[in-house]
Amino acid sequence: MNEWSFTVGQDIFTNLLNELCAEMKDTSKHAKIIAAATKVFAKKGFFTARIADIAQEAKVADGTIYLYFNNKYDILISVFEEEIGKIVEQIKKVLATETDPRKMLEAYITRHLQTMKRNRNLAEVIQIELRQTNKLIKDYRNNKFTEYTDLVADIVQLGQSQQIFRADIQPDIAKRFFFGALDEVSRIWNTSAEGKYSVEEISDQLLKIILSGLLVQKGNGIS
Amino acid sequence: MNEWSFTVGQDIFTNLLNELCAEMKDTSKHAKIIAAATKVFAKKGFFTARIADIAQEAKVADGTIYLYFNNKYDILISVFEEEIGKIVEQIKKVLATETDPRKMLEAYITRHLQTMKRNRNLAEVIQIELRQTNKLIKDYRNNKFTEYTDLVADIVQLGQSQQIFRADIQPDIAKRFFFGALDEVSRIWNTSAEGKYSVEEISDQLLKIILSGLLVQKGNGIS
Amino acid sequence: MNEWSFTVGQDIFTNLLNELCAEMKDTSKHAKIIAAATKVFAKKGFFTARIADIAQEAKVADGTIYLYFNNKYDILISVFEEEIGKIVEQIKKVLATETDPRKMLEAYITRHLQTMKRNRNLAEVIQIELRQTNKLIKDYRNNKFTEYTDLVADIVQLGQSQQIFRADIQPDIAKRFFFGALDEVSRIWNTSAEGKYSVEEISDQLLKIILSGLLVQKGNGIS
Amino acid sequence: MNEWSFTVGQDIFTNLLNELCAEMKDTSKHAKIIAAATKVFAKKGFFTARIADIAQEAKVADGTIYLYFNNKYDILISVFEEEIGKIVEQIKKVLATETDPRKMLEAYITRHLQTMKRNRNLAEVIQIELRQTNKLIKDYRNNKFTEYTDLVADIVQLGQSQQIFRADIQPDIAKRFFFGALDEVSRIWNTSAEGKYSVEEISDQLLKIILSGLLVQKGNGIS
DNA sequence: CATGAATGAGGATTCATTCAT
DNA sequence: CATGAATGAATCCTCATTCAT
Repeated sequence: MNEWSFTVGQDIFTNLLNELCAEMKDTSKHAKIIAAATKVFAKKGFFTARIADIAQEAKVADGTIYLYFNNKYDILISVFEEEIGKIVEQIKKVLATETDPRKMLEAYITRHLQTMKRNRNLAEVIQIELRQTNKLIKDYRNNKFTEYTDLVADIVQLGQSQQIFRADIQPDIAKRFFFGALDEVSRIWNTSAEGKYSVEEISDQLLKIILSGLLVQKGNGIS
Repeated sequence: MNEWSFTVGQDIFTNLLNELCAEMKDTSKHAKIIAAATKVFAKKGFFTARIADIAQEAKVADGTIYLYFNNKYDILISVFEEEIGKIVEQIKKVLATETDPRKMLEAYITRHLQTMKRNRNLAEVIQIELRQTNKLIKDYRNNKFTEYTDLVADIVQLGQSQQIFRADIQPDIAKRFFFGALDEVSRIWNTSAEGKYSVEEISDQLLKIILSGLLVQKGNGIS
Repeated sequence: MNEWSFTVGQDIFTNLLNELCAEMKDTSKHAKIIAAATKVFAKKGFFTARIADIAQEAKVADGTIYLYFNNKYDILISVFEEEIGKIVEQIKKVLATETDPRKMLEAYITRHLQTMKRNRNLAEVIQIELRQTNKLIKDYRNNKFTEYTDLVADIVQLGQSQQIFRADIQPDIAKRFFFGALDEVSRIWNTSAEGKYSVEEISDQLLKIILSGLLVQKGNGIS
Repeated sequence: MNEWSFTVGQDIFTNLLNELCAEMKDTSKHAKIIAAATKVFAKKGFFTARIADIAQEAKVADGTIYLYFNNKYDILISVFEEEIGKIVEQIKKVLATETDPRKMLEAYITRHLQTMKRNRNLAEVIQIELRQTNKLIKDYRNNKFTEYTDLVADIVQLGQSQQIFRADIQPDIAKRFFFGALDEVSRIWNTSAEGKYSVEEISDQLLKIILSGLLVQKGNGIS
């Protein structure tokens, strides 16, 4: 009996341990693959990246990847969802501490640029693959990403309701305008001009244009 | 004699006609393939597009494509160079008639949006493939395209030298900002919001933001 | 009437002229293509040679080749038949003037080596393509070539009947032995050793081995 | 305990067995492909052979071939190098036991003929593809093969230094002569005359010619 | 007869995915 | 769970051949 119960106890313990280990293993494997995929997708693009490349980068066997992801597209989607998910959470937290829409825009810009400067691989993936993906995976609604860009529309609307932002701009268009600009500018760190600009500098310039426009003297505008 | 000379005349005429037709055929083959490729790339993306798709769309045999292009990448590059080349020429002409940098920006925006609304396939290809391509074809410098985006930097610099645009914006960054915004906004016609917006409306909104910014009252800005 | 008959006369004359020209054209085109094919096959081998290569070499349009030959194999066969045919005729003539089988072998060797040294392209084609061909064109019996190698068997048999050549050698095997040796030795002019050897020198050495063998002292042989 | 240790023993045994099997599988995959390729190349020739043919013959998927070889040419080269490598080793061993150059030639001939009669596929590949290949793969120096034919030059030189072979024959030419003859004669088993000749018979005849020549009475020769 | 643009069948090669170990 | 050898579907590209001019 003792032995039996001991044995069982041992088994339970072992099982728990195994599960923990497994989970830890899992988690780290999953994370390692996501990280590797981000890097490889950034470098080679989704289509030219091979599963074998990702496996090698993750120091994992090719087959192992299919224990964590259904297929190649699934990896791409996961990269988006998980990595962008993190950014969305972070920005949401920051925005929660602000009430001034001007400050919120500033926070959004700064945080985005910081993230993209720090994680250039992700920046590349977002910029390059994002649009392509929609074509491939028709049934994939890039929820996290939509959520992310929609934050801008929200800020604009907030600013308009507070009569700080002009009412004659449609939040929908402003959102696209704003994100497109931000996205393209972020790429500056992936070019030869790499070291030339600081986040603050660029953030400052974007804000200037966004808020006050290019004109020297106000009231001179075409519109 | 008259009849004889007439006969010869007819022959000459026929020959000319044939040559013209032949030339048109040739020209149209190349053009047809470019058009087909643009359409197919737009719909399926460069990588998922098959040569057979393009051939079918162009109503041409697979092998025929290789009489006009070296390989699949060459088709893509040709689409860029030729189609963007046309836009660059058009915009350059328009810009030549303007001196006011504000009007020039307006012309640039309007012309770009018009083109993209009219040729949505090209819009997709530019937006989706442009960046991806650079990774693949390292030795391909997208000259026409660089030329196109550099026009904005020129306009900004012009405006600054005329003290119409603020001097504290770097043309380099403005260029990216401006093109990124324009590019992303153009995609609006490829979404479900398709019929909702007119070129004028969007053009107007972009100009407002670019020139005067989002703020209601000038002088309230952060910067 | 005069004019009419004159016209007809002119037509007849023109027709004749045209036919002559056509025939000359024909002949020269055919010959040009054979020559070009020999050159191209020699350089690139049958399979890697393209019809377009031959056409270019012959300064003729691709399609023109199909006015003179049924297909690619047909060109190869024609090269054999026509070029080897010439050699066979030449050697037969020479052999007709000899009665001593030793002299006949000498003549055969010398003539073969001379031809191959002069027309290295043909040499390559014979050596490289000959065997390959049999596999491809099952119904093609390389008649001229068989005729050519059979000449050796005939000479050996003649020598044996005259009791000049040993009777314990089978002409069949001697034929293969002899031609294989000759063929392989001919390739010496297509290697880097090109200028090193004269026809006479090699011819002399082959004869020595064939007739008297490698042994210094007769009677010492294994057999 | 005994049982337990026995079980472990069994496991170890099983593992070893599995590993052996696995290794055999691996080894046999490579070997199977080489064998299949040899057979297919022999039957259809290098160019008309399709990878799918080889794969089918080897009972392997098309793609599997590329796990063991870089491309089609690589298969051909491997066939040469590995199969000829074996022959070279065998002949070298045999030659090491001989000092008499006459016996050495005999050994060389017999061994070559034996091999070619046994492995007719290899014989075909050597004979048919060998020369063709050089044109294709310029940077491939058929080392094993050169080594193989050079053995003859060595033997001839040895015989000359021992004053058994005539000094007025250049080893270089003798080598070509000898190999060409041997090679062509080997083909006799790939023709309709297949069953007619034994290795010994042919070997005997070749030796006779090589050593003593065709002439009945010594001293009657032309040279 | 001559041309060469057009054809389209054919094949080498890649790589996402599976599955026996 | 992890592995990585094996698979075979999928596709770009070549080139012999045709045929309208």
